[in-house]
Amino acid sequence: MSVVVATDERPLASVDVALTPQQRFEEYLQSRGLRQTEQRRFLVEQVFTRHEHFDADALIENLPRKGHKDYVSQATVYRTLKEFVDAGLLNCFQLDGRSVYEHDYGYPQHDHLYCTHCRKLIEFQSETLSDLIVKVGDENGFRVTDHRLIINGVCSDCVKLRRRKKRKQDLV
Amino acid sequence: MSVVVATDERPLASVDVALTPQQRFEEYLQSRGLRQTEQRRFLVEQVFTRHEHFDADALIENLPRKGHKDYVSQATVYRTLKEFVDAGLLNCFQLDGRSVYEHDYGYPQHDHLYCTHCRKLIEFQSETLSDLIVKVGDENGFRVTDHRLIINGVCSDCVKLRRRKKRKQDLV
DNA sequence: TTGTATGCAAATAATTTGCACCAAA
DNA sequence: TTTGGTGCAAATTATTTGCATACAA
Repeated sequence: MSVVVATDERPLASVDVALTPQQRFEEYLQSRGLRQTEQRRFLVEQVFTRHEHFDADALIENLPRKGHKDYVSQATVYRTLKEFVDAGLLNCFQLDGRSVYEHDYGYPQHDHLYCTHCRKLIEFQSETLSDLIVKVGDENGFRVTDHRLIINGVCSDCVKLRRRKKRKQDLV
Repeated sequence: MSVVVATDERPLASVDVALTPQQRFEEYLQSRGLRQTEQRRFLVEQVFTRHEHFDADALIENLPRKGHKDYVSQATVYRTLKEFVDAGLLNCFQLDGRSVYEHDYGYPQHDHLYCTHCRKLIEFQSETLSDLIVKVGDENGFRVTDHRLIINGVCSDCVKLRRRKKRKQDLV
């Protein structure tokens, strides 16, 4: 079994795609008779120049403020994020109650390990696992479209820190 | 590979436990120096006489209204649900943005299939899958505590309905 | 008696919506 | 010109919190 891991700083290898996210989104908009606007173009650009996991709030924080060039209202950000998900550009899942987004277009299928200690989110790929998940669905008459798996635990860094702390405690 | 399935109406076989949920909760409260109250006793009873998945809202709907016997305020319901989770009586996960609860104490580990069409939540057990999940965590230096897996798709009933609809469409 | 638990109402947080105005096509 | 898009502010939804009072131990 081969497992590939990645963090926000060191993402998985991307998947080859014919179109840029910008072009892909234009195509999506056209196919639905929606319009290309300054805001939409700008947001695609913003969202695809970084690679971190983010939520609406964090995105808004990093955008120009009211009164400045390229300002986009909060309402539009929320509306647009939904369209990115519809368009297959972004993936959305819930973590600690908030909606977290990540690149989907041009990015390989993967799942997450979540360190409940340092809140780090680590991506991994395991074909064995994805295959098994589809198989379980099949066996129950499900036409599986996708799945959401988060493995909770304590990452190796935090395990080490905890051990050190524990040792100190034991000495007292 | 063996997979056991269940719905809210037909739950998985329960696991043998020495104490009733009520007793188990009393033990938890004592161990933490917390108090046994009418409200807590009543809520344990309410939550463990039914077997469905539920959210805070649905629970409150089924509880006595203000002014009636055994009324419990919304705030107390929320506070108590958290304690049930802490005490290991209930499990909590996010579905469509809401917190969904299910029995944990006396109930076997399992995962969920979610029909995005009729919103039915189906439980299944697969040891192969759980083992693989822990293994993936291990291989990444994670001390796995638990995981959250929801397989999305369309259940067999809904697949049939869709086929029928599609056939009708095709005739037009 | 002492501090925890509860009810109430107000506060939050995240997200959504109504509406008047703006702008792609 | 027509219809979808945007900004603004108010509304919603789910949940949490402050505080005075009630009650378990």
